[in-house]
Formats: sequence, structure tokens, C-alpha cells
Amino acid sequence: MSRPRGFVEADVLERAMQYFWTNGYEATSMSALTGHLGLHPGSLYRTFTDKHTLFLRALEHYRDTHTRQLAPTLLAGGPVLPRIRKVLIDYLDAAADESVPRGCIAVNTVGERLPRDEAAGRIVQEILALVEDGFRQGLEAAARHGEIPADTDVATEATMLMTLLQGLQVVVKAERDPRRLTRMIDAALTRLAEPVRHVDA
Amino acid sequence: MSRPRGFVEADVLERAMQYFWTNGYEATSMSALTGHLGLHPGSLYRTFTDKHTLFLRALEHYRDTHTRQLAPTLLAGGPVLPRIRKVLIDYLDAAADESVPRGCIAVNTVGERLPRDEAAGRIVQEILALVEDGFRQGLEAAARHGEIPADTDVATEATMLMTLLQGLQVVVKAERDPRRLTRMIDAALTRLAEPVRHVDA
DNA sequence: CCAGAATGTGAATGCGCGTTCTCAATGCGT
DNA sequence: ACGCATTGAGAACGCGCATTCACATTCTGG
Repeated sequence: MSRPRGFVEADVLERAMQYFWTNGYEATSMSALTGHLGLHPGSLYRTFTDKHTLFLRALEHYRDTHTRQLAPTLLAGGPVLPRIRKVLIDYLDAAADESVPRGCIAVNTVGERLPRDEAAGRIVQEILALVEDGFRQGLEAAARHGEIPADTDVATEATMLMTLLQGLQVVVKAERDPRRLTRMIDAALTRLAEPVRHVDA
Repeated sequence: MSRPRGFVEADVLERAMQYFWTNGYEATSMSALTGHLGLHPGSLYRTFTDKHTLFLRALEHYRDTHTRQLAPTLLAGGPVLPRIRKVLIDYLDAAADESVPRGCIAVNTVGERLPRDEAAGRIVQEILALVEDGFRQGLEAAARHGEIPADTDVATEATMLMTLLQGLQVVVKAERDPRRLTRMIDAALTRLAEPVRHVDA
């Protein structure tokens, strides 16, 4: 062995993720990053190879710390629909409360790096799959507990919620009054809870 | 007067828009752009001031040539819901047919430039408002013609369709099999057409 | 306590970017 | 036919970027 590190890799990854999240990939310069991280170029490059590799690892860090939480959160017990609502509403509140709405690093990455950056594309794909699967598990539980009709096509509805969430993260960044979207979220979830019936002819 | 231009400004704007659409803002170098446009730096800068101004004008060009078509398209006569479906499906087919799905330049801009680029943010806001308003007009017509229940909250449903469309353009860029999403689109539109009734207790 | 491997430090490097400059070519107004 | 403002052309510039280097420092294993 030899001299030990003066930093914790996971901490650096967390801070790098936050910075990329706020500023995007191209607009993030390595000098700005070293300043924000409190690391010198030498340490950074010896640990993370280069800028792009660091970015990918930051994206994976997001997947592991943020996205993986979704399913456990929804299945934590009690009614699921209010939890789904909370997930969606929290994004709006975050965008409305912060002076600078920064959306979601995965969605931002899709806009900035895809389809050119295939490695990033694979990670984003995993993130979207985790979101969709989290919603699917939540809806399955909701169907079991009678929150939504038992014959609901949960796979399709999970796809819809996932897509709607991504759309929300796009719209929120450009929307003057994010809370305006609350009404839409409630409409979507209300319809999920109410069985659809054809009018009797 | 004096020597006339060897190019048409609108044509250059169209080509610039296509290039930004495919490659994004930062990853588009001015030298690559001059090559693609067949213009020399001098002409480009004399006509469009600088890269950022050219980008903003390309975005406005998208708004005027693409987004403004939505409402007229939906209101062209005949059933509206199939037209809305076609708009959504066309995005999936475009992503599936092209070897390189490039999404939508507005959504890409949100991911890459917002909230930092306020001028771009304003244009994107206009684009989203045009989409939402186009859907609203379409749903109003659909309600008049009995395609959807007369008491439908068209404003809220328009917001939902707009948000869903933005989500679609995100997901499509990362999705291996875009046509998988067709089922979800059909579910969303089917529910729009069918009146929601509480089950009689 | 010493050898040595990895670290912190920050200056240095090369390259590509956005932008500007110079200059010859062009065609409309008179 | 001619003047001249504007264009086409492409070399040149300065700057900031990602990355690397050299070197002193630090701590662990034996």
C-alpha cells in the first residue's frame, strides 16, 4: 500500500452528478468541475480516466441512488396511488421552489447526448426501465388492494405513467407556473382509479 | 444596392435547424456548420451575427414551420381523434424508421440549454404553448362532434396530451422498440373517447 | 525507520473552437 | 460604362478547453 486518498469516491461522484445535473455535459468544464469538487486535475484523471467516463459513472450513480428508490418507495405500505401522486407532484414543487429548475439528469442527457453517446444511452435506458418497472409494481399492488380495477392493464398504464413523468420533467423546465400541471396529474390518476365503462346503449 | 446574395436566408435557416436538431447546440461546431450549409464564415456571421443568434432563429424557424401546423392539421376536417393518434404515432415511426432517432429540437433544447439559455427558453415556451393550444382546439372540435364526451375538461386533457407528447419524444430516443409504445397511445386516446362513469354502488 | 508506491499540486501543452480580418469578385443604380 | 457597397473566400487569431506532466508530499508494509 501507500498514501491513502484524501477523498471518498462516492462523495466525489455525488458532487459531480449534481454539477452535471445542473449544467449538462458539454457546458461543464473540467476546471469548473475540479473547483466544485475540490480535487485537482491529476487526482480526477487518475481516478476517473477522463471527463466522459466520469459523466457515465455520475449517471450510474443517479440510477443507483435515485431511480432504484422508486419501487421501494411506492411499495412501502399503505395506498399506492397517493404515493405515485406524491412522486409526480414533488417534481413540480422542486421546479417551483428552486430558483433554477434543472429537470432530471436522465432526461437532460437524452436531450443533449443521445443518440450520439451510446454508453449514456444504455444507462438512460436502464433508468427508464427502472421507472417503468417501479410504476408497474406499484400498480400491481394497487390492483391487489382494490385501489384500481383488478382488470387494469398495469403494464400499459405503467408505460403511460413513465412517459408522462418524462414529459413532466421536460415541461417543468420551460413552464412559468409548474403547479398549473397539478390538475393534469390529478386527472390522470383519478381516471386510473375509476373503472372505465362503455355507456349502455 | 450592390452584389446580391448567393443564398436564400430561409433555406440556410432550414438547413441549420436540421443540423442543430440532429447534433444539438454545443456539439455543433461552426466549421461543421459552414460545411453543411455551403456558406463561408464571413457570410454566416454577417447574416446571423453569431452562433447563438443563428440557433435561436433556427428554433423560431421550427416553431413557425413545424409547430404552427398542428392546429390546422387537427382541424382539417373529419374525425379529430384519429388525427391526434396519427401525430403521436408518426413520431414513433420516425424514430423507428430512421437509423438515428433525433427526437424533437424543442425537447432536445430543453435538455441541453435550459434553464441557462433564457432566450431559447422563451421560444420553447411558445412551442409548447402552441402544441397545447393545438390539442385544445382539436379536443374542442372533437367534443362538438361527439367524438368525446361533451363535458370533457378539454383544457386539462390538452395539457396531458402535450405533456405525453414531450415524454414520448424523450422515451423514443432511448427506446429499443419504439412501436411498443403504440399500445399506450391507443389506451390514452381510447379513454379520452369513452365517458368515465363511477360503478353504481 | 526506511523504501516506495500512490497522492496532492498546479503549471504546461496542444488542439479545436467561435470569431474576425483581408481581399478579390460581383452586379445594381445612375 | 463605371463606382462602390456588399458579397464570397479562406487564412488567421486568441482563447478556453480537456488532458498531461513533473515533483514534492504522504502514509503503509516490512
